[in-house]
Amino acid sequence: MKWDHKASPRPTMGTLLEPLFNSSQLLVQPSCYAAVFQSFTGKSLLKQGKQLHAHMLLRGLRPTAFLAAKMVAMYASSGEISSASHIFYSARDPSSLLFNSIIRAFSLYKYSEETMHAYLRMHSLGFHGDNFTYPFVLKAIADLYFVHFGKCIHGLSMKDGLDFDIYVATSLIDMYVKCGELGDACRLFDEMPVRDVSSWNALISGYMRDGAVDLARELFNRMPLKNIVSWTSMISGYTQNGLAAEALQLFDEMSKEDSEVKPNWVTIMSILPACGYLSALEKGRKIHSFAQEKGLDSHPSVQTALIGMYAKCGSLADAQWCFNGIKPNSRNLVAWNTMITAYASHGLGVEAVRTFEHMIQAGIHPDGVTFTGLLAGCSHSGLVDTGLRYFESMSSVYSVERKHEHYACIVDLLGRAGRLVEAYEHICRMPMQAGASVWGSLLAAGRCHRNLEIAELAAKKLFVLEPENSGNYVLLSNMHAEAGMWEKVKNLRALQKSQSVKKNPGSSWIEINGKAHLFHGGDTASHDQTKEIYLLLEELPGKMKAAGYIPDTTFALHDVSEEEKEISLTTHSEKLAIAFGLVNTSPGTVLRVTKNLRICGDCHTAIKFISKIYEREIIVRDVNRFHHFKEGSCSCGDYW
DNA sequence: GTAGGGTTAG
Repeated sequence: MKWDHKASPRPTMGTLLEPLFNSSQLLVQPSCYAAVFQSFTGKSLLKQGKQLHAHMLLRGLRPTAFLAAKMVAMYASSGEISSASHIFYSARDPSSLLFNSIIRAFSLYKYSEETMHAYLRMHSLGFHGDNFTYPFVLKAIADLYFVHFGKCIHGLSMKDGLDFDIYVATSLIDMYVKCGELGDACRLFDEMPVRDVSSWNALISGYMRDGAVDLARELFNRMPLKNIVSWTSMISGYTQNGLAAEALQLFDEMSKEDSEVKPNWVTIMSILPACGYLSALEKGRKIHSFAQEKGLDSHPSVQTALIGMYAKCGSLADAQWCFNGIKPNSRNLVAWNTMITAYASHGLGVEAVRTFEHMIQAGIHPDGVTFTGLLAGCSHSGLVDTGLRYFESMSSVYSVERKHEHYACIVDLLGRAGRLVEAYEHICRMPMQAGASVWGSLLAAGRCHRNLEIAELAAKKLFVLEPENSGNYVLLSNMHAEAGMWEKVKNLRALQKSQSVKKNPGSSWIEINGKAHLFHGGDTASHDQTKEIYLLLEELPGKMKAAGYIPDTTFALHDVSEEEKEISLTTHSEKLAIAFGLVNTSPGTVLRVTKNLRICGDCHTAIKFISKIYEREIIVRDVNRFHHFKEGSCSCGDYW
């Protein structure tokens, strides 16, 4: 008989049996319980499952190993792992099936230590693992990063003759990949007599993690059959390796009408960061509406990725809109973290704090990422004492471990506020070795407050920790120049040369009508409209003076940021991109520019004037944060 | 049952 779905939803065995179990008269054959437990899968039937469990206890029945396995699976299917665990540990004589059930339950819910413990007990009682045991155990090993253990398990699976079972072998590849043992993963893949799509996918993911993008692509091209995971792995791999354009190309290819494999919600979630990386707002919007059309936008993770994309593309309003669109009880930790970080990067510390408090009220427990966002927000808005209080509360209230990145935030927070000595004292009191980000914060603070002593101290550490970072040399060199210490400038140049530090060329881009236009500092001939751009830039100083600009000669002479010295200030890449935007958009259009380095001081001043003179809102994203220029001022309060 | 995933300081 066919069930008429329109008339009413098809009852499951569980819903049919519910009334029977509510009547205590009913006596069931003990052998029936297992089948009934098996039918009570999923959260919606948990209540019935519990009733049946109680019913059984009332009758004084002790579950057999077989029945216990079914009960474990029942509780696991609704995430009640503690109940499942309780049944497992109180079973008298366990069976392979019971071990497999609990191992699956623990592993799927990431109780990785418990998974290992259950497996070890299974092993010590003399049970052999089968092709249902190993994949879950290996997942736990990968999660715990127990390579050594993983190799033992590989050996054991070999003894059981399962190491080339398609599921076990693929899980082994995945385990090796996740533990950073790509060599072992490759060897196993080569030796496998039969592979399936998943085996290829596991190895592609391994190459991508290792940064071997081309080898991953080769596998992708060579594999006999590609499925949605293959495509999505390539896309996320490209994105994570900074190859956003390649990711977008693959995404477009699979989004075509005639494509055999179509994007699903994971694909959408994986491609959005590529738009964020490129600040490709138009492209991001297109993918958003594509997802809406295909009904792929309702998943909380997609909505979270949308928040991040819009925030990175400079549209905080859209980010907020997406956040508000997530059902309150679906707003998980990552969604909150993304929103808090979005506010922080746009310099809205008060909003970041407010969002954090809402999160706490909503009963979500913060983690380390929450606090990096929150503290960065406080720092960007000068909320020094608030930030310090939250830093304190991390251990005293929320028991979240204070890690290196949090110390970097605190040094930044104090440093920006001019409390340089306190910042340095914090570094001295750190429970771990201070790394580049901490000293980098201190160097920036020293520069901001023209404290040469502190800056030199920080730079000295940085020259050891990251000798290849040209920004540090430039920053200190500029300070020496400002102070007229030409001898030191010369020495620093020599040091930089001896370390063979490559200059990091500055570049900026702007998206107009969905097309990105890239500019390098000093570009003179790469665009059709070079003439118009330069014309606009040449008349700028005059207009700026008329608008009240008083040139600061020391600043203009020496503060050229990381952009090459020989490139004149007027042709810094961010200025070129903005000029291009002014020429090619109608009056009043918001300009969004992205720069690969920190925005330079002179450009910052100039853009403030441009926003006033041309009556434009200009949003610049630099390596660290966003600057919203409007009516002659910037959201960062000239503090960055 | 195995493979793909959104948030992280200067």
